[in-house]
Amino acid sequence: MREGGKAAAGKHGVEDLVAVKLWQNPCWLSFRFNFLALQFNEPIYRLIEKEHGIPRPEFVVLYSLGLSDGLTASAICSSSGFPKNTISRAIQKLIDKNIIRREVDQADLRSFVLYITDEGRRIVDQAMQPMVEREKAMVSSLTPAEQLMLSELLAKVVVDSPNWPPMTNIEENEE
Amino acid sequence: MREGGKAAAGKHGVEDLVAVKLWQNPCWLSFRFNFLALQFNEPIYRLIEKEHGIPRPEFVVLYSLGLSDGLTASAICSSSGFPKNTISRAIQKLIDKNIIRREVDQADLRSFVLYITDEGRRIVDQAMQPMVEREKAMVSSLTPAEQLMLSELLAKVVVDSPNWPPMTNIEENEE
DNA sequence: CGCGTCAAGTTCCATACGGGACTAAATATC
DNA sequence: GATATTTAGTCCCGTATGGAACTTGACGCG
Repeated sequence: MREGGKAAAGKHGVEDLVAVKLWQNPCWLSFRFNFLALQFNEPIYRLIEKEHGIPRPEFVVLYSLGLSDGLTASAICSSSGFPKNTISRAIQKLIDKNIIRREVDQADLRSFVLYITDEGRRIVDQAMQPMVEREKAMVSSLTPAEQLMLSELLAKVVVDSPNWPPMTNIEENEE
Repeated sequence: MREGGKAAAGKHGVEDLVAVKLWQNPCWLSFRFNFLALQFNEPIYRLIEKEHGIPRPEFVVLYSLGLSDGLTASAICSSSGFPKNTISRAIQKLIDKNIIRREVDQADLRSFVLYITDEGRRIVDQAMQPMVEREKAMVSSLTPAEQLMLSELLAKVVVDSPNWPPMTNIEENEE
């Protein structure tokens, strides 16, 4: 299992330790996607910050609204994994910059519904391009069929995520 | 492509916004593994910190040495993506705690070679168990064949990583 | 062999981050 | 319908983090 894909190695310049972490690692899976997530995120968020002055947490909010306008802060939290105070701050900043807009939810007076502004829309659309390009580059070594396969397998895993055991308190039965 | 795996949805409790990010997202790939990396890391590192008092950067060092003893700090940096000052600090702490040991590299007096101590070995071995378990749980919705497939596809992508375009300075041609 | 450039690690410092306490509204309980 | 519990979001504050400058040793070059 953890040997998967070793045949594909060969001449490539992948670092020694990376090779070890790929093929002599009990946690074959987590290394793989941690590594890939990093390779994607680091340059992309650096670029977005530089081009648009929007740091990562803010962009996460903006991106989420770009995909689905009219969200609430907590929805963004749970889909992104950022803690709620970080998201809250990000929202404030984005409002100040006129990139998003906020209305109280009449159905639930505690919460706010967030909307992207025209300016915000312009920014996401523009920032999206390098992201898409980088994704394409990252999977360019796979055939279209393989890309589809990968997409499906990962989606299947994500969809199953509500069923993982919680793994809080493995040792917690001390009253 | 980004529709990949949609058929597998169905009843499951995956959140609305997660579903959107899976299937109506130009960046299908990066969301998938960012999400999965998060689902793995967050609880695992929380647990390790709690059980062994070792925060994430320190554990990254320890884990790396567990896989391949006698590494240098910079090797750990580039395979893990953490900046060198963070790794440096982590190394210091681990030395203080007698979890790793350090010797000057006689071939290059600037650098140090790091070794895991018996205590350190004990800790990684123990901390590894929940990690492996969680990985197993995460892919339990896939058949063994699918797991292997996933492993291979991801490895293929990682191996190709030295060939991604650098994507520094897309806009940088201003002298 | 003396000089400039580069690489390995460390130190300094400003700040972004996230845990935890808090407010207010919704919802459940009896 | 009063009280308790949960949920949305904000605030406070200590600390881990990572950029940048720095130190020391390697290395290329005339």
